[in-house]
Amino acid sequence: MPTLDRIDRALLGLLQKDARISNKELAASVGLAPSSCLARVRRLEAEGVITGYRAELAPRSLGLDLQALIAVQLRLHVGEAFNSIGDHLRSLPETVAVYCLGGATDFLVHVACRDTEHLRVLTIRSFTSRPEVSRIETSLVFSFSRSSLAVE
Amino acid sequence: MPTLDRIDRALLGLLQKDARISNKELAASVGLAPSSCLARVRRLEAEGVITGYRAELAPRSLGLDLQALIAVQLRLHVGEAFNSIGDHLRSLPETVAVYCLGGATDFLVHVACRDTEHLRVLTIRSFTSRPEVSRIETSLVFSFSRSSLAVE
DNA sequence: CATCGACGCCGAAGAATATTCTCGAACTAC
DNA sequence: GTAGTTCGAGAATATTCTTCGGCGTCGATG
Repeated sequence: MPTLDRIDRALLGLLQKDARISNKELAASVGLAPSSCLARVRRLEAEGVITGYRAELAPRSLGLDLQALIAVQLRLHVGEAFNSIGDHLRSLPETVAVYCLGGATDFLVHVACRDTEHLRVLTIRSFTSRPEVSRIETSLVFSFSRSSLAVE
Repeated sequence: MPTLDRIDRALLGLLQKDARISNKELAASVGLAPSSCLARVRRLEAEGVITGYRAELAPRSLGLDLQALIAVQLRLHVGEAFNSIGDHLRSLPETVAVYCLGGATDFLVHVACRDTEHLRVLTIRSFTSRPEVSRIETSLVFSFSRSSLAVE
């Protein structure tokens, strides 16, 4: 388990805000030479602290004007069905995120659709028609915002 | 409203997978010269299709071993309270994401905590003690995974 | 207290990349 | 046709990345 010092945390904070920042600027921001900074970032990647770098897109720009959260309740909670339905949900092109939960709801799936018709077809074809699924409940997402993880 | 051609979509797909890919490699992958590729990416940024580049971190590495979804139901649905509580929730250091929803639940907040005690204190101090909040329901997150947006 | 080794940082240099600029081809509209 | 527009290629320059050797610090050890 890696121990993170003050500089590591500063790097993580900066890279969360802008993953495309140049190594030179990153180094200057934390007060290191570029070479030392690069070694730190490489180490954080190798240790699995940084799991990837992702561009964030505006769903609207892709014609996905409607977002929803679909709460899924399963019929059987045997392990195999649990995994297979999880994989299925994650593999849907409309899926933005999948939560596997404890409690009454087994999965919560964040999806992005073009319109209500698209959402309707999606819920039927990819959710309720699956034999493992007992019941779903769909909620409209009015707004969605992601935050950086606190690194302090 | 920008119209995205096949090359734009390829670029978006690649940048979603790895935001730190070099412009040269990006250009080669879509069959453009680096200069043309860079112009495309700049345009996608300027048009707001790409909203940012983020490093993804493993919460575990930061000592955040416990994730939860907190469903929030408000007492009053007057506009001002709605915005202020939303800003409050988004500003919490434990917050990973905030959904503003239609339906019985007004907000759904994804939080990352160190342990159950941290979560307990968080729910009391930052949720139930707020006057706008009528009721909350906390669900444990067993696993969480994010997907790329479909760009086709 | 001297020595050793490990660790982390710095700085320099060559390699690779980003960025800018200009040019030309393809297309459109008149 | 011709002017205007868009978009990509290529070259030249500026910037950055990446590696490598060396240095200082720190702790352990004899």
